[in-house]
Amino acid sequence: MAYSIDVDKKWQKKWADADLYRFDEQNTDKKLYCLEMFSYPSAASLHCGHWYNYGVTDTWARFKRMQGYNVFHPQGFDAFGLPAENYAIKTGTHPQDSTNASIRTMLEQYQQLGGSYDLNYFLSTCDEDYYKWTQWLFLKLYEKGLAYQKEAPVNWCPSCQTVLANEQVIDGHCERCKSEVTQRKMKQWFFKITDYADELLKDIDALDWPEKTKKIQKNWIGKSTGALISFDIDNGMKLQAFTTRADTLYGLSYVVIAPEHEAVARLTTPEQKAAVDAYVTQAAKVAEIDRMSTERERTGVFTGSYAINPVDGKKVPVWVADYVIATYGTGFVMAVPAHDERDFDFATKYGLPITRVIVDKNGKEQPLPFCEHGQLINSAEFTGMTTEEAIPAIVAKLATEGKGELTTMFRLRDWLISRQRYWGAPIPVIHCPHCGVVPVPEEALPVKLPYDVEFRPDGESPLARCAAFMNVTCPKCGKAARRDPDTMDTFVDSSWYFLRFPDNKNKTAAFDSDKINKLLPVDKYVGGQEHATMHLLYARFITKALRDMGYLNFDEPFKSLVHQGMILGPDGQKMSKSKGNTITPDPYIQKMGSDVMRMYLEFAFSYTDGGPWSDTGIEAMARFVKRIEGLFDKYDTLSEAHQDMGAAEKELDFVRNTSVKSITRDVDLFQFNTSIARLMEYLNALVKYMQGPVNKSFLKACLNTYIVLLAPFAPHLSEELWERMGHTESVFKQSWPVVDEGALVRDEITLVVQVNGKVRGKLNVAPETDQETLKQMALALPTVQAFTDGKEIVKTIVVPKKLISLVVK
RNA sequence: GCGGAUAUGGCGGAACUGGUAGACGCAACAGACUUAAAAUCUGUUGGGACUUGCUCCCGUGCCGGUUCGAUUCCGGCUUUCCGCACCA
Repeated sequence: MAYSIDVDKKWQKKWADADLYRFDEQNTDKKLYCLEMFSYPSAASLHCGHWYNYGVTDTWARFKRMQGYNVFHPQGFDAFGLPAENYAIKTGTHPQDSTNASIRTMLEQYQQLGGSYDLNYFLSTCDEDYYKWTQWLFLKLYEKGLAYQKEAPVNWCPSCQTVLANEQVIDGHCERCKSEVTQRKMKQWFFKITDYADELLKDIDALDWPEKTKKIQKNWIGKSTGALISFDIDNGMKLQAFTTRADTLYGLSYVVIAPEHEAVARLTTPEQKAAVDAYVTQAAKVAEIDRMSTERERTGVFTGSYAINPVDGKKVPVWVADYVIATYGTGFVMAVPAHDERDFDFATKYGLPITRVIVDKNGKEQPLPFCEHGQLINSAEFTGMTTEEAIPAIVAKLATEGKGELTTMFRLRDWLISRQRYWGAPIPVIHCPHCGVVPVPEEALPVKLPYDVEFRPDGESPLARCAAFMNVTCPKCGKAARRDPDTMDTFVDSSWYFLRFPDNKNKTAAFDSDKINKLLPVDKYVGGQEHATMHLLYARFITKALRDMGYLNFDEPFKSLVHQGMILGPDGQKMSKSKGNTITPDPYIQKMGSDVMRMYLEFAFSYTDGGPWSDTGIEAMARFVKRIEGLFDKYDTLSEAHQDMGAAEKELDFVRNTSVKSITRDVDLFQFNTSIARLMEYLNALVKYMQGPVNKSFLKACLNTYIVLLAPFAPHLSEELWERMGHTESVFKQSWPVVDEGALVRDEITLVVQVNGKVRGKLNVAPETDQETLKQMALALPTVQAFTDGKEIVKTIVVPKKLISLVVK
């Protein structure tokens, strides 16, 4: 029957009945773990982004399967999270009910997409079977000292009524709802991702990931090398400062401490107390409004104390200023106005001394502030050294007195995982008034999320108001205690799901190590770039932590990563309901079938770029499908004219084999647009051939190749055509065609003739023609002669099978 | 401000290691079929010039360089997008 959604349905049923995509667990020699970032359950129908991610990646998976790989291609849902909870608050539908309903409809829709998934490996992070093991993961991290609680200033989203991890704050705004994030001091759970900062950074280079993503992650980790320098304070205190420019220490003019720093009060002299207190209070307010702007004027207050410069014993004032970040380095910095822009501004404003200690590489004094590297002046025995020499030298001198050491600092902060929300995995910890923090024993997992809860958020976790959940007996002392009312960040759920997929039914462990070590790492991971510093970083951390606990034998979860681009609205803008430029795939599927949708998305864009939706584009794809079917209609009407392999047959065979060759290469590289272009060319060649007298058995073989090549791109249509050609087994049981190199050798090739690098003519010659003959033939061309006449040929360059280039003078 | 990416016809996009720029498709135009239209099929289609020729000149953001030859390599700018943003 002619291709339509009915053909889709017919084959989807046959595939399901035959269990065609069943993964063979036994055979892991040629395994290939192909994974799309799992999706969030939503009541709305699949959008273009889903199709672009899941449909297109499925083509790659099918291609690999036909190449003989045992492809593991599971599917699941990242089912905990705020949207379901917000929906519940709005409508009164319980998150669990709405989530389960959404999962059911989405699974049906994924069916429409015709994906080659093995649903025996399905998982959903909100199932007890799953979050039991998320809690187990927490306990393991806790045991290892990688989960800890601390009271710290944290990012608070007033609209979501919960804290956020650093990674979830974009330009001072909530990553999800865009509300402005404020600071609060709260006691929260953190995962110690910073313990892995060095390894997370070091291992990036070896990954087959987009360079840009690697760069983003490197910057996020933000390693900088420098020194810790100890300062004695005139009141007997000691404070350490981190600096990357120890070479400028002789230019020290003051030191600065962040207003939030716990040492501020002790540094403040009685005379300065009023001013400092006022400033600290003021700074706390500013921090809540906007401390992000680099344009803000710098402010600060003198504490009354003095610090001793450890290299020369000079006394410098200690200031408190909010341009120092409390959470980076030590929250205490040395200020060298001559060689740092910020310090320069500050010193200028408050009349602090500015002493030049660095000149440029040629010994010239550059205008201040001069922040580049150069050589030292006015620096005692270090004068004359270059910056690079002076840093270790000065630190070494300080080290003899125990006042300096080389060190590295990271921008990366620990991962804050507590959330004051309902719809997530409860943190498996009990707070006992006698024993303190007591982890829930492993055998008592899961800590079930209670169903009947008033989940309207008010700054405290909804679970805190659920007495049945909160009140427990301490596992240690047996006395009354309370559970932790918070749930875990949903990124914890997604930081290990790829480990659960292959062993999703395991009742006794999160996963079986042997099994996982065989199937992982994920060979191809496909998803959006927006996760560069969140999910992708967290998953790498958890993998490394589990490895160190002996559960895994590999270092990285995702060997190769691809980001799909974004499909924009027809106006070239990001699709959004408010702009009214949203395209819903569903009507197109109903009208044209899923293969048309899939191929349109594959053909119209370069996969990693994406681009604007075009109705005429998808219609063109529907036309292409009709042309394919027309070809087979015509084939049925043709009769055998001859059985020779003449010029026409050779030409068609050439196109057939170049198609095989380039499609094989391009699909592997996720270049679906050029792959489909080759399919179109091959179709054009077939149409042309069928206009003449045909060798029908040869033609039949060519058509069979065509269907096999088409199969990953248009799975339903191909099955239909394959059946039509008289085959009884699925086309996906066919192996991917191999290039017949012999068919690529042509009797005659076209060579380009250039004179001084410009094309002046062409030659049709036998491939083995020798260079001297080529040169003579080239010189004989009238168009070439016009440029060579009366000139001397100084050089002849021959690129085999491509061109001959004559250089004349 | 720092870092990264990007720039090719009217449009989406091709071009393997430096070797015929514009594959493939869309749109447009012309023709065939039709009473007509739609659909379909065939052809043309980067710009310019004239002597209309398998002709010449120009052309891959801009300026310069290396090379017989540059979309591709190098130096300097510009554009747009992205990441970071007082990280000492």
